[in-house]
Amino acid sequence: MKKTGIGEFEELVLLTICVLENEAYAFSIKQEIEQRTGRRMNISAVHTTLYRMEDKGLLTSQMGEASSIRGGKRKRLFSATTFGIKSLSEIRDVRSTLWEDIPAFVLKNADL
Amino acid sequence: MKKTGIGEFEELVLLTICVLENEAYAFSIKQEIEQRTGRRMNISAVHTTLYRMEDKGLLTSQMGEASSIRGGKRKRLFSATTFGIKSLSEIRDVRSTLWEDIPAFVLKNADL
DNA sequence: CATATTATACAATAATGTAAATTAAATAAA
DNA sequence: TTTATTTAATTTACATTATTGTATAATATG
Repeated sequence: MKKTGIGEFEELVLLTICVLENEAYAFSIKQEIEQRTGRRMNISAVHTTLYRMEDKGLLTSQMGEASSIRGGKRKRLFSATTFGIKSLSEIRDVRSTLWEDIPAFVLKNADL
Repeated sequence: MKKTGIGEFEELVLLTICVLENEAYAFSIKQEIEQRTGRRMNISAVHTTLYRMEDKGLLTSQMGEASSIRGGKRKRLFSATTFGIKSLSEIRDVRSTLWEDIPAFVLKNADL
């Protein structure tokens, strides 16, 4: 397999980038995911993932304006490419069709 | 991260097992996924994945009845555990909330 | 000069793939 | 009715690749 080549974490990162619109940079992505999932992660893990996904063509980036309140390096802002969004969408469709096709009794006793 | 520890392929396998109910064994799982995704895969890749997921507690298995039309070894039938179903459900919830929170214009021009 | 952030390089672990051996059942043949 | 043959699958052991994690250095900005 490995056609899409998008891992669990990568998928969360990409979706989060979409949610954050013009404010998607490593730190804000990290925080958003931590808040939504309750899991902690290293900022560098986010960075490596972002760069890898850029190589794969799933997202692009550009440097943001220099306008921090305190000093600091400029933010690198990320956004999903069309290819990235399509990849997200495809895997979502496959999964949701599968969910629909699960007989109800299979999910009983799992108190979802 | 890695709390859930469920890969892209693993997730498809587990969902497919749920869909196939009492007829989920390596071969039928492989075929069902191939048919739904269009991607080909090695039967052994399915097997290793199944065993690994059993170790993780995401599914269980038992040998089926000997009732093939032609000869052959008995099928090992797989089913998702409660833990497996909960894991699927959790990650689905996180993703679908993210999807809901994506501003519409971000998805424009991607012709989904 | 303090600080917020990126960037880089490497390490660890996890996921996936492949090939070959093995097993059990059904059927055919002796 | 015993033995051999074919067949549908599993099982095992290992190899490869992909994903995720960590630590440290570098850089730009107020």
